[in-house]
Amino acid sequence: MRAGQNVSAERLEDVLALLHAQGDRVTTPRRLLIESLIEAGGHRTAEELAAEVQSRAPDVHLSTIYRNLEELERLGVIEQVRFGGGAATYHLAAARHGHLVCSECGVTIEVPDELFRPLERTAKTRYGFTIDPHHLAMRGRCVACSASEHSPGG
Amino acid sequence: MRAGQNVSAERLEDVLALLHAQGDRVTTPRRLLIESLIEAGGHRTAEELAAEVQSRAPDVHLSTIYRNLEELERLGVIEQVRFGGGAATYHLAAARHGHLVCSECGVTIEVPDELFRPLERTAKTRYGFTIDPHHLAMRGRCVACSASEHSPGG
DNA sequence: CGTCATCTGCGAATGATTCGCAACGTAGCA
DNA sequence: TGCTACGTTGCGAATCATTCGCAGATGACG
Ligand SMILES: [Mn+2]
Ligand SMILES: [Mn+2]
Ligand SMILES: [Zn+2]
Ligand SMILES: [Zn+2]
Repeated sequence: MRAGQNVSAERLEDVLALLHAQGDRVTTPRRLLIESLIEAGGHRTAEELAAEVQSRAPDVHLSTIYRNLEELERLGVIEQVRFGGGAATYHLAAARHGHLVCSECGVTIEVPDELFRPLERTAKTRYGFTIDPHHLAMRGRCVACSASEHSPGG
Repeated sequence: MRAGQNVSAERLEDVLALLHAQGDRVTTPRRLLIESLIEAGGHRTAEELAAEVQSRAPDVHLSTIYRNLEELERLGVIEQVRFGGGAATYHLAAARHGHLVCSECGVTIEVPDELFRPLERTAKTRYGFTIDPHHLAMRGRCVACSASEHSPGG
């Protein structure tokens, strides 16, 4: 049981147990953050999670959110996902998936890891490189934006 | 001839012609930046490019570099590549390729686009999504870091 | 309860990028 | 060879996301 490999902690009690086992303390900000992540379902920025937590404990500071996100990621409970320019987003590692983000309209499509298998295999075979398809999104153009192609002269 | 689709401008004169055709002016900072990008070969941050340009024209400001990088990207002359956390990097669009970045040691492997073809095809078929495999790197673990796996107890 | 290391709130610092604006320089034309 | 128009630059301040330092608060365990 090594940190960063855990995929199955998706209930509050599981995560708290994991924290406890690490010698980490179960504090109010921490518990509220985990609850927010579990309830969230989708991607949330640190700022969004802070707002959620603060609706129940107004004094929790954004820097505390960042510190706890860092620790939860280290434990493998959550995953940080970068979509490109802006703020990083986070979600439960149990809900792992790949991401396609449209550079035009910003829409995000969540796709099963399975889509990345051929790429993962080739990268492994040719370069010995083990791809993690979760941490960054693939950019491109969604079907809608491909259709409305710059009002094609006509 | 639409902006953002140009792949072939790799000589200074080509790029200058492209600028001119757009009504953009050929200024000293701009020309020096393009020269730096051509000479660079690999990935460069705005800061690195600024240093290079400033070695010949000391007063060129970093914000001017950013503004010109933005314009050159818009014209499809260069491509912005984000590796994850830090500063964005840039290189000639003519030298397009994919990127594998080791989360452990930071090493970057440049790979042919061809590696992404299966992924591109599936994304297109299943989601109508056209992937651009250049703008973001794939994270993971390089062969060296996979070998030295956390000093495996024994 | 008491001890003590871990956490937290807070504000300041950092790093990357963007913005506002007045001065400047390029390109087209007289 | 100017003149003009407007794109561009230098500069500093602003913004956005994230990290740090520190003194005081709090959870764990006995
Ligand atoms: Mn996701
Ligand atoms: Mn590259
Ligand atoms: Zn779109
Ligand atoms: Zn490595």
